[in-house]
Amino acid sequence: MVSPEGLPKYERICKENDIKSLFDQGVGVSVYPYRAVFLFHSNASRPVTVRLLVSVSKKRFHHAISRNRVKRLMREAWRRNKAPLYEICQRDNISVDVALVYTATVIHTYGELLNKTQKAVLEIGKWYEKHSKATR
RNA sequence: CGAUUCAGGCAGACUGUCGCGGGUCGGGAAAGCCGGCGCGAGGAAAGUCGGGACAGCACAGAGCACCAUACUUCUUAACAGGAAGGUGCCCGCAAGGGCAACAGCAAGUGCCACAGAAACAUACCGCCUUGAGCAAGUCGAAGGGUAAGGGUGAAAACGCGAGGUAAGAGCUCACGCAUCGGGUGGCGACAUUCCGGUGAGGUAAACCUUAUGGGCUGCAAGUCCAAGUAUAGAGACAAUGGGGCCUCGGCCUCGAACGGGCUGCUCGUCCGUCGUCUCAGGGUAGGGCGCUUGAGCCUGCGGGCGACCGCAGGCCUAGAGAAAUGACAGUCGCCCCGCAAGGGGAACAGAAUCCCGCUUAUUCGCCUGUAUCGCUAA
RNA sequence: GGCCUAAUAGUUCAAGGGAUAGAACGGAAGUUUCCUAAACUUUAAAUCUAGGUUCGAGUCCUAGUUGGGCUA
Repeated sequence: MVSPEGLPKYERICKENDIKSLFDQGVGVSVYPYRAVFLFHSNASRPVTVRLLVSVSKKRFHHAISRNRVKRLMREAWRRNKAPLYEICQRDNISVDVALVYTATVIHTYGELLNKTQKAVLEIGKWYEKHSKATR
């Protein structure tokens, strides 16, 4: 169950334990202006999900309004671009958690972020294809 | 018309598509389901600087310590806030505005570097006087008087003039200044062309004194739920140094040591001490409540110079929780540049328990009214 | 979110309201050596910012800025 263009609550990571396991066991990939950390996991009892966590450091943006602005743009861009990843998960019946950490020090425009997020999604997809073949 | 002053207000609007968080209504057995309706950041939401509400903990009592406040009268739930006023200083041609750590060094103590004789009662130079002495002078050992002058310093005996004197000195007088007491005016701070006394260095953002107030911690407060088990707690049994009693393993009494409580200390006072069993049940992660109806907002009338208060009617206006309030497109409005086509711009900034204040940030922003100054015309 | 706390040379710390802000390590230059090290001599470098109190602030007061800590 994944909404194609929406981003409801169950597609966001909220639990402390989930975040811990994601950052402990997840794989990190750097796609400017992001650092993406993701973890594929399968759970038969629960439906397939593609979940997101966005993070903007207080060190890079001192004001709350700038952090909120960046996070909103990131969520919007993710919402528009997550479809390919969802298709992969649906096909192999596997879930994925993704954390996007914003590493740039300037606020990029929505258009740029749309582009970069697409790249990041494809990167994650590629990684999965490669490793799923290797394990098989 | 231009430049200001003060007071108050605003912080672009609308439409469409996609998306998010609560609420509510309907469908559905139910869901992280579907559909409709309606709501969804600020004047500072910020800093967390005051003050409350609310919550938990603590609380026999006394004293000390500690912290805060500090012109007056009002106002407020309260405040280091606000209003009106007094005093002093500063800015502006003016309308007006700003600042005050505006109680007390005349209660006590401390400090005042360097310089200077002396930094609180002192004689270095100087002035005046007595004049041992012999070289008999414009000499001067030693003593006394003196704060007018010099010099030092941030600061030196109230200032200035006259009288007075050996020389001087509030020593005396006139004028002025400061301060204390009384009178008068004012609720009061205070004012005063009134009367009398006094003349005392500064520093309390030095210790301190006086007056008033103050338990501590903060929604990550706190509380409930299901799962689950460490052992703080409760109950029962049992249990210690001296003395006494007796039915000989219990009771009474006294004292000491250690630890702890009375949210800083002292007095004073209270409690506990080792083991076993049973009951009960901590922390952590998850979820619910706290969580938004409130010292609330709007309108009208009345009271008050005003802050503000009273009455009547109406309204419900974010409530998240790894944390919603977003993206794109278009139209119109505003500001700037430009003859025009057109181009550019729109600040500071994002709720986190809730209020009242303060402070800081904010576009050569905009609107309304008040007053002042300047120019032009009648 | 709430509550505390600090800021002095490049670094770690000193400094009763009183001259030119001190010490150690580090840096630079020199002496010594064939060269380096060690040793010795010399030297540069700082009070977070803005107001105020005071004759005079690193120190006292107010506001701001930037760090650090505690709290589930």
